[in-house]
Amino acid sequence: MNYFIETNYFNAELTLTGGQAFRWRRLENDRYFGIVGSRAVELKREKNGIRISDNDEAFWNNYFDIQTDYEQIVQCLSEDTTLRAACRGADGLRLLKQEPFETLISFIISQNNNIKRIAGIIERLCASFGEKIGADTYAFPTAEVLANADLNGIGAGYRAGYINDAARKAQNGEINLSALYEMQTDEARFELMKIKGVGEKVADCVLLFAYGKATFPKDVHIKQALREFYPDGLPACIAGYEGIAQQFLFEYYRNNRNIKNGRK
DNA sequence: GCCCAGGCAAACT
DNA sequence: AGTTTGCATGGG
Repeated sequence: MNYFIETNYFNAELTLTGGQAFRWRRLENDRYFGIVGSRAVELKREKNGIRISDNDEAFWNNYFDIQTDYEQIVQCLSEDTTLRAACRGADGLRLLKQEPFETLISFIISQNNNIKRIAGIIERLCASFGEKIGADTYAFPTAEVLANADLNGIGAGYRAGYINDAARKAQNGEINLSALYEMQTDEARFELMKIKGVGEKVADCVLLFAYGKATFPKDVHIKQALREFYPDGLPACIAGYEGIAQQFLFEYYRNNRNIKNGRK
């Protein structure tokens, strides 16, 4: 009834609550509760791995990108001074591979918004339109339901219409989210940007967190971070690891900026 | 009150 | 084709 994933490289707090996914909550004793698609699970970081209350090994190996050797990647990225610091500051950070529709809607909601409020909107969206899978637990809603859902009342603000548009296009075949796996990154991005409310940034987040496609460094859209750290171009050691490098730099920049601004 | 938050679309030069 | 502005909402 549960599954132990062997890995020494996993920081639950950073990976689950750092802004890739929005449905994980920290419980007592380093446990986490999360809803992934229509699975509600509890997770605990243990000595040499992750204990999770669901035994679908293939699913979780994919979700946590287990076949990727992050320690080796960190070693490569550490050739660059800034990236070495960024890797040290975000030790155990992995890239999740999430379900495309849920990721798309989540990052539409994320625009001009903060993680706490994003999570709240998503919970209300799920409670209102998702299938009930447990006491007070709801799956992420389907595109069919969201296509014509009245989204007033979940606090999404001006993003409500964007959610409807994305759901409609995913539902009526204008965009086939499953087909994006096989596409070139640029082509997949072009498809996503047909949706109202999806620009380069949202598209890139979806490409990265659902499809594992990194557009960086070609499409430089981690705005300030790259300008500040690499005004003269990117270090060669990033090649092949654009996605994780991007996420490390994002964390690093966010930390530094928060410290500078006196936030936590 | 003010500013910001993993931006984007529309309206401007 | 680049730059500015309005947008809903809640937390710090």
